[in-house]
Amino acid sequence: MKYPDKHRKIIRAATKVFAKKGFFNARISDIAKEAKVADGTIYLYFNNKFDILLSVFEQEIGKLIDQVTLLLEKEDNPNNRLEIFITNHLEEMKKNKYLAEVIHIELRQTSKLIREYRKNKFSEYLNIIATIIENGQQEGFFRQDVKPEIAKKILFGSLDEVSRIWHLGNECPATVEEVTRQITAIFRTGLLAPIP
Amino acid sequence: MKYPDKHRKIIRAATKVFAKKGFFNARISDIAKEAKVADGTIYLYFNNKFDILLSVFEQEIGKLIDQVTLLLEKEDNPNNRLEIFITNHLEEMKKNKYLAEVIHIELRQTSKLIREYRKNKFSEYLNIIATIIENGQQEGFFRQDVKPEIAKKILFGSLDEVSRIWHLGNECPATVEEVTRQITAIFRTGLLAPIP
Amino acid sequence: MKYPDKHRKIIRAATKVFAKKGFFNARISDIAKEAKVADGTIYLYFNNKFDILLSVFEQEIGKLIDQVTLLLEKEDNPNNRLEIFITNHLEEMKKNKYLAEVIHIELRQTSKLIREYRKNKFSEYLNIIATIIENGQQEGFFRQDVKPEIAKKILFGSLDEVSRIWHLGNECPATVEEVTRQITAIFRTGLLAPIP
Amino acid sequence: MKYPDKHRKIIRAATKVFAKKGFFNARISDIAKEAKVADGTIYLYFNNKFDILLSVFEQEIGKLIDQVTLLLEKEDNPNNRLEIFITNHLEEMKKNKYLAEVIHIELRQTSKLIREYRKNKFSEYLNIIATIIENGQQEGFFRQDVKPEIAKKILFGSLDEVSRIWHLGNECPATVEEVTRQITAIFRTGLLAPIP
DNA sequence: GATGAATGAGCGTTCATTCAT
DNA sequence: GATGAATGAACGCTCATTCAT
Repeated sequence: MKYPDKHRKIIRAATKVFAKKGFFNARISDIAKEAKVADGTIYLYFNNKFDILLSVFEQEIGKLIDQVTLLLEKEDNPNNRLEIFITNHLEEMKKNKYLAEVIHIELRQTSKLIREYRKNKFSEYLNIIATIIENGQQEGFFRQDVKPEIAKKILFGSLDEVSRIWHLGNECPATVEEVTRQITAIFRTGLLAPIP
Repeated sequence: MKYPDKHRKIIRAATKVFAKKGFFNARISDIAKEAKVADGTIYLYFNNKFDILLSVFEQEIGKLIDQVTLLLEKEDNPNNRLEIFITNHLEEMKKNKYLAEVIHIELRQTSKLIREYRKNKFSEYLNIIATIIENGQQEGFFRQDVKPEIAKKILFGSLDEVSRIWHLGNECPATVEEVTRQITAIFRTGLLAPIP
Repeated sequence: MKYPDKHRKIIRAATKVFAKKGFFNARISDIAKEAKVADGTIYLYFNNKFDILLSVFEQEIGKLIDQVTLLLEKEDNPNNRLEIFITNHLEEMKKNKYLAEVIHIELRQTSKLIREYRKNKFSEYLNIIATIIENGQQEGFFRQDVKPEIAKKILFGSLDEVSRIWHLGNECPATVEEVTRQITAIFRTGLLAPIP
Repeated sequence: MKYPDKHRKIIRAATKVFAKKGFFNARISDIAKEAKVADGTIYLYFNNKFDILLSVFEQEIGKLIDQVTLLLEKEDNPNNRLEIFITNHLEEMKKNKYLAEVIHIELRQTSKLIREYRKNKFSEYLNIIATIIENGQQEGFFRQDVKPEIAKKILFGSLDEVSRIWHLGNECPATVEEVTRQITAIFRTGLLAPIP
């Protein structure tokens, strides 16, 4: 792997192609063309097609982790931290159409394979949510009866499902702020109407 | 198409095979073998492979709809109705391993195709959530600032992600009750600790 | 084969379908539908698909033989007999679009199989030409150096190729008379201009 | 498509296989094996099976055109030109068994498709005959009442039918010279016995 | 005899992967 | 390292034929 530059180019191309066509419908030659590289070159940098998918995730989720970690460093309040996570995720999904699609579709498609990998980037990303909640509980902000291990999935599932809004074309053109507000509201104070 | 029985057999087999292998890795011959039917027979009942997938969904989601609709008929309180929906979904997912997998994986995998179908069973299923929330709002149980169209996705996303728990083998063996409690709690009253 | 009526119906349907689609592109179910008969019924009257084709030929060529034989009975002059053969063939081809197509396309398509059958109807048909020529030679009308065995093919080839004119749609709309005149002229007196 | 050599190899193999089995009975894998090439390789040079057939024609008929054109250049006399065309066609058919079969069988088999192509090589080949006749008429050698457009078909039909002689195995072993003499005689001076 | 649902062998085509240049 | 032509296993789908009713 002499040229990390080429590795990056392929990852970028693959992200785009996977997003557009889905993993199974994407052809290696599509990725090669997009990356302006020969088909065979891809195999100098990746073992096989699935390996590319894996790398795309690690890479892209890695970026998400770095980004949100940076943002969270400056904030102590668990409530705010939760909102930061939510906002950042949704903003990134809206901004990076390709990444969003890849997470939406591919994460599920090959979930059995990907998710069974212990200690992968995706788990790491989810664990940021768990940590926020744990801290919030320790500091007395969040209810003690919520299990961070379950709650992290509940929140991620919501975010992932909801971020489709921007990629199915004809749906309601909700803003990131609007969706963030909704999801933050529900997770923070729930659906119940305030007692008057 | 004289024998609806055979149609059912194929659907059932397909559900199982899709769940086990995913849509793209599933072979028509796998489904045929599972259904104890010749490959060609499948094409007497379905137009093509994708048509099978579509039918599996319509069928299985249809069952979910019928079931939860029946349960909801007896209950008026929006709070309880929400809990019923959540419990039923999770229970079914835990019970019907194949259905759960098919929804998890396949719904996403081919989401672009499936979800763009207007007025499909899946939308119908989601709209049950929206209706519960709307009614709850009208009756003053739920906050007015929540948008049912967004909230239905938030909830479904949570349910779907969380119901993986039972199908990835090595995860924590949470009970349906436990998970229902968590998700109901969060959606009903949010994460915030009660003011003492 | 209790009902020769059904046998005929199938032959007729097959002629039509083979003409429209060609032997290999024709499906048994097409023929069955055209004959208003169940697929399986066809196998009560024919051994297999190829057997149907064979029967169509024998039948249709048989009709041609009977017809032209009848016409030739009334005429002794070899010149006129030749013209009768030519005219009759071309007229039939123009009239019976399906038969023409079947002879054009199918005779060739499966020629190896069909033509190797000794003593078949097709040979019989060609031999009518040979006989006309032989008689003409015996009676001193036709040149002695022409070999009837070769000449019969030369004439049939001409007739067959030329009768496409009416079935390719956009070609010159020559009349049967015109084409008969041309072909008769060439075969009778050749291309050479008369010495002035 | 770096290697035109491979393109040629496949064409040659296809000619052979089509000749032996007919278009519909020929398998891509047969052609591949004959060409000593992988199945998939064929699709690097051709779009599909039918495209191979088309290419075989264009190629082979093209060769015929070039060859006979060259021969005709040296000759002005329409009578001789006609004989040259006839002889050349028959000689080539006798020499190139595969080409002959492909023209015999395949040209007809898929005639609807192939012949509807305007301005194809086959038309070009037929038009050489028409031109010979037209010139002959202008120079006063050939009768004026013959229509070149029809006559070209009459002659080609004869040639094509007659050239079967060498490929059905058990027929009379006529020489090219013999057949050429017969066909030339008939077309030049007709069947009529010379007036004594 | 008639039916048509069922069968399953068979084929055109695709595409991840390899390897000679 | 880079290339891209070549490979060939794999699969969705068709359709002639069979056979239980």
